[in-house]
Amino acid sequence: MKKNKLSCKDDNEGGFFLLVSKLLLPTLREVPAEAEVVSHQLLVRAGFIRKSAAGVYTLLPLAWRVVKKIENIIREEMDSRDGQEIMMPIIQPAELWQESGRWDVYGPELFRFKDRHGRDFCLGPTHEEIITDLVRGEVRSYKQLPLLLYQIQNKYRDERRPRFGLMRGREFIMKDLYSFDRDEDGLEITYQKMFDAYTRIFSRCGLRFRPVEADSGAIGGSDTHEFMVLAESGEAVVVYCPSDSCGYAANDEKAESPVEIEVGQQDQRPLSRVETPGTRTVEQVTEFLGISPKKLIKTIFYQTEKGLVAALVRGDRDINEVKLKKEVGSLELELANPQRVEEVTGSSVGFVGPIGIKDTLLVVDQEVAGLVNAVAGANQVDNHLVDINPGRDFSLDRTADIRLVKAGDPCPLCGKALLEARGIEVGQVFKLGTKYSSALNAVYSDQNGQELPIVMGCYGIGVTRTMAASIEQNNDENGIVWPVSIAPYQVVVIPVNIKNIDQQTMASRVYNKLLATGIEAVMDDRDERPGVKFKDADLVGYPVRVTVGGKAVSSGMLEVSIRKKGDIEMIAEDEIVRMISDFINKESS
RNA sequence: CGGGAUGUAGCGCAGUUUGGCUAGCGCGCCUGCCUUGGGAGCAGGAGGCCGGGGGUUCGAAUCCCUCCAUCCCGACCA
Repeated sequence: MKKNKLSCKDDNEGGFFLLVSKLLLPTLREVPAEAEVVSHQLLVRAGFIRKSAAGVYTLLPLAWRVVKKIENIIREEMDSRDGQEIMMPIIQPAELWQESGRWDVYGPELFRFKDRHGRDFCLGPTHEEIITDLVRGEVRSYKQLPLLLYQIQNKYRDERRPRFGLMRGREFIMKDLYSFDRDEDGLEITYQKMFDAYTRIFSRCGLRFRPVEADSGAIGGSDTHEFMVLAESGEAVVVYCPSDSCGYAANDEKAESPVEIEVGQQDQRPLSRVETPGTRTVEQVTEFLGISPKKLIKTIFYQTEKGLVAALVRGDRDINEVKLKKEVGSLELELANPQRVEEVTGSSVGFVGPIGIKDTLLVVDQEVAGLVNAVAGANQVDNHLVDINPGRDFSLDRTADIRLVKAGDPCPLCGKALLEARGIEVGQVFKLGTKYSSALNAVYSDQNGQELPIVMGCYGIGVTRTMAASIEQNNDENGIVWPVSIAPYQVVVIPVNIKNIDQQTMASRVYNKLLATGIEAVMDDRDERPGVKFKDADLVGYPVRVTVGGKAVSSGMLEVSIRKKGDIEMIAEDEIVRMISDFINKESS
């Protein structure tokens, strides 16, 4: 065995593997074909992750270090707000899920399996059932509340479509904290505490993000905010008010906007039918009739487990399916197929309207309800009805806000035109209320000896997703640009020519000084040409690079470059540790 | 789950249309020489159930059937 000639810490003393020659850091020159988004490409190319199955990855040493750094930031913020860390099982018995009612409603996303005795289990996608079961057994008195428990754990969701590497995996690491309070006031305090903690956590991780109002979805509950990392590759759309003093921001699934009211009262004219040959789209109809899309009623049919639903929005609007689903109270909601539409309307898509359809629940958007002398399909091919008046010509029994808010719509708080952006959801805070405590009978006795359901909240952070989101925001054409706070290592030391004894000695000396100061550094001791090591350093994204070449040996001045800035500074050897620690302290404060 | 695409060496790809000898190229890997400030050069070498199964054929990476996997676009979620 050739012994490495460098005199720095290696596995022989202290168990450290800080030499790049010994690190499992398989960088690739070419972009992997299956990676689409930049975080996925760079994670694979820079040697951070490898795929095991769709949506399932091994985290290699550097990725694992980043994850641990993010986790530790989370731990500090949770612990300082009275969170207590526990570890709950991944394997969960079906009985608990049946008790909460979610075994039947969670659907195919739940990884289900049987043990050898044929008993049903699942891999935990979330832990409300387990934690509520724990707490109902252990908490009896108001004196034990509030109680905040959290864990950082693998979670499993058999996603319809795993995507974008770590962004949407089927196995992923998540922090989830569950809060247990005596009442709504207590929950409000805890919710605010967690909201603040999340703001701290994502700031400390060096992310540009925005908390937005959101829909609570399958988990249930009332108030909820999502923390969105702003990035083009984000799967969510958020709308927000340009005014800082207003601050309104919401997921587009949740966003609201004031009803637009037509100015100038008109008299209701009698309903009549006109021929509109070949006009199936909003554009075609409005052009043919010479009207604004705002006068058109768009009728969209949805199939739900509760039957067929016809949703009505104005021609210039889109339907917000989340709002519609909520209004109908259905679990399943998808566009009805054309044949089904023909059965109910006697017509075909493009000429359907709300008048004269049977066996269908009519849900009318507020804006449609306010229209006068509007236009819609006549349920007869090549025909439309004009001068339709909602309420007179069809029922307004189910009128609701079911439209999708978009950029340019007025802010519901201050009226300014809203803006739109894409975001990656890295965290969400929920007020659950008593949904799970009631279902699972988690109760406590108050001062008067009265039994009350515990009031719950839950607060999640996608840890592995946060790592990916950080790369989405922090990269350039050469690779990753880690924020110091979560970088796998803070510094890489590169001797230009490893066979030059003077460079080697100087590099080792500097490297050991950095380690002695507690700075996390690696030494690229590989016998590679300098270009290879520079390229890899940029790709991996170390915040600081120290280069030791011939000039350094002769002048005593080392080259320090900051990845984020890209420029090079010459620093005297005596100054280098102080300079780098100053930089690290400044960046991570 | 619907729509589209792709599976050939560790990675990136060609070859498939029109079946034909021993399946190619670049990168990476191993050995040696040489080189050392932005992914060098020369020489030699290893590495393939051409996604699986079935069929057609004298003969299949190539044609047909079928299954599987992966990726992308739409409905769910941290």
